Amino acid sequence: MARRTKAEAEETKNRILDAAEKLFFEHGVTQTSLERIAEEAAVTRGAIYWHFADKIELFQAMHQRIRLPQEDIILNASTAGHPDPLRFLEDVAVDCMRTLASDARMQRVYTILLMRCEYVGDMALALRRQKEADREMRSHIAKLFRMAHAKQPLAPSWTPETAARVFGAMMHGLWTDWLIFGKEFDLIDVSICSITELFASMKNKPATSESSTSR
Amino acid sequence: MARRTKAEAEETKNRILDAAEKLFFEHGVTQTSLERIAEEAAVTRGAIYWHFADKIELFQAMHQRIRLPQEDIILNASTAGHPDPLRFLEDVAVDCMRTLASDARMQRVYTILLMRCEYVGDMALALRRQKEADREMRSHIAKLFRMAHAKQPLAPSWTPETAARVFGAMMHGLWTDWLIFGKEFDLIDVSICSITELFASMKNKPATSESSTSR
DNA sequence: TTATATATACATACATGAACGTATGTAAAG
DNA sequence: CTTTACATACGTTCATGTATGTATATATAA
Repeated sequence: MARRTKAEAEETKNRILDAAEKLFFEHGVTQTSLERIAEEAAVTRGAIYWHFADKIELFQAMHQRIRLPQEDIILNASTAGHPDPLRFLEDVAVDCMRTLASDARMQRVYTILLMRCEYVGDMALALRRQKEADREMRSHIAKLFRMAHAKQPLAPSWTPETAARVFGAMMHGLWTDWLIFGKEFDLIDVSICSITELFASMKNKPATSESSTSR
Repeated sequence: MARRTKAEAEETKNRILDAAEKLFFEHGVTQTSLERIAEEAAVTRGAIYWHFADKIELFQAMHQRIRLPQEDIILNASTAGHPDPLRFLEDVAVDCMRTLASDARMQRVYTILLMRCEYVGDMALALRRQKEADREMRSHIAKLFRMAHAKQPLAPSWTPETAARVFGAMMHGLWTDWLIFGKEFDLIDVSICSITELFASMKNKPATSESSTSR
């Protein structure tokens, strides 16, 4: 066929990414041949090999198309500071869940990351990058918890680091359970409930004058 | 070679399962050929095809070798009843984490389930069975929360079903984060903290004014 | 502005090898 | 003597990577 203009080339690249996303989701990464992706995108393997070195680069590119806007918001707050960090984190967490629950592409890609690929060999690099990103996020969140702790100490059982860890685990658990179990519960409702309660338990209880602390 | 005695045959079967577990963990399920498993187990593919129909049956068998003793304990308590269901669940949850944190085989197999296989095609059946088991567990746990609720109402934001859902998500999140992030935090400590706080938030707060009977 | 050269954006063709399932062989256990 | 518990051998499929072909968009020079 004929050579395409730059804009057309970018379009076929996106078609390839769309096709990969669809087929990875349906049949898994290893079970999807580049031939089938090419077919779905109405091109040949030649086109794929032109735009991507191999299947792993294609996978990475597909992964990098998604990004939560809340990541930047958190990063910004952690560097610039925030008057009420706990309130802020609580709101952002719910925002996150709302975004995820309404973005079909994110749901597809995270389902692929969660249940449709093997993190091994070169694919392990994808996991590594994901872990690094998570780690950095958690460090920013921990910083926000430390800021909150400085203004008003957290409840005695919590340290800022543990709080960040548990917060992350809870978010991750809710999100992945929602995907794994086929969205059989209301992610927003359950998230709001658990996030609210988690943050409430982190805030120092206003001592009822002197009354005995149970236990 | 010569035919083996029944005991010897059972032993080679276990060697095959051990080899599969090791190689699935190291290289992923699809990236591990039956040839390599046979080599690792010091047999030929013939032996594998004798004991298992195909790779998926081998995978299933590997999966079924592990089982949390706490599952039976919960099932038993949900049918027989328990005087203090919340206390019971809290203790069992910590027990679960202790078991998982000390059992290398469980860690390996769950790592495979989490990061080394694609739940697609026939493999999707494995996920389906896993989901069913989880669902049943959650129904038993929800029953225990209902029992607790009947004795002493949960805090207003909680319903027994939501409690069971969040409890499961938190456990799942902690456990998988611990595996994904290479055991970089103390699973027991963090679990005890988060579980304790979660159950505390579920218990009805003693009203400050007319002080309800706190037990 | 037009003509030419070159790089681009693919399609096509080829070589390779690995993994699977099955069919068949076989020696000892039961 | 029959079945078990494997080993061996065979055929087939299919995905990958690379090499090569090609028409055109685009940059460049005149």
